[in-house]
Amino acid sequence: MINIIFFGTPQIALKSLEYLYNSDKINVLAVVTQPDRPAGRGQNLTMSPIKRFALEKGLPVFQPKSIRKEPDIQNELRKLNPDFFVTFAFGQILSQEVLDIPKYETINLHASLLPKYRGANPIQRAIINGDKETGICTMVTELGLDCGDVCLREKIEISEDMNCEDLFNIVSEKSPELIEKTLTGIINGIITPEKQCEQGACTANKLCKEEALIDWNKSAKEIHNLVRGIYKSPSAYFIYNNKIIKVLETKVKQGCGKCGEFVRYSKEGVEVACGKDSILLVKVKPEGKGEMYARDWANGLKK
RNA sequence: CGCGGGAUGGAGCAGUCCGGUAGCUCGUUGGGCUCAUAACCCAAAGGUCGUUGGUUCAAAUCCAGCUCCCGCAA
Repeated sequence: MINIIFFGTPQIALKSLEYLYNSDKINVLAVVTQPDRPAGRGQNLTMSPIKRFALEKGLPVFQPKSIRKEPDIQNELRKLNPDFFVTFAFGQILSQEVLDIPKYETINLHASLLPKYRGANPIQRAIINGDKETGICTMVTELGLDCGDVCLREKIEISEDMNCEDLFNIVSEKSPELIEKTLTGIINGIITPEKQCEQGACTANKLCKEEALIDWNKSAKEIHNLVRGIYKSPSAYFIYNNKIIKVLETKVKQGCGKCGEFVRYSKEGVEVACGKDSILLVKVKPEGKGEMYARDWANGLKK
């Protein structure tokens, strides 16, 4: 039995915790997650999906504001005598004292083919950049940003029309086994972590709002990649009649015209001219409204 | 009590300020026209205007309560 403590916060990590919890090779001693935060409309204090699961199963839960600065919690974790820490989208930076707690290592799962896309938004960045493939890696956590030695990696193909939600789901599905294999592999001495080659390293920066605003001067392809890369979080958008119109689904078309101009309206949707080619808006979400077909949205605009 | 938008035939909207015949763009069904279309022409079906109560001769519209949906912010 391998004893671990699981560090994670959002939905994407939930399947992994669940899998490890149910595994007969792994024993989850406790869970560490971000503090409850006001979230959503009404600003109600909301617990992370990871905490919800842990409470359901009666696992001990720790919620440090910053694990580095809370020796009390560090001590509590030390007392549990873990073999490994497993981190997956935890959202806090660890310190050497924390990394020294587990008997073996701290293993982190990162959703990219390292050294590419170290940092905050590897999934979205891969799509926004139009990559054909990405992946997941387990690595031995070191102090630097996602620069530890890589244990195992698995490639994931990105198809033309896949959006970040699809990719999130794939990552979420594939991660649990990779983590388990990594832990057992290290224990059995099968895995020798490999240094990351610094060549080709790049970071996946956090998304800022300006990036989500569609620039019609860009090529249709680039816009299409942006739309699917940040689908629903926060969604690419443009402004029409002073309203934010989020764009949820698009297709690249061949039409032409003045950038940003609506060139065609059909059953399929609304076609807008771009810097190169044109883009067909298929599904949109106007401010204050629900998701709808672009065609329906355009219908309501007619007078 | 964080700020704000919304609920009207199957879809998207207008109408609400200033109470008095249910409107627009589509879709659906039937018919016509074209080599053809994001077409065009004719006709039809389809709505207790979110819900409850109040004001009124009369409420989608004014007043009060409730439910549900959504955006921002975090």
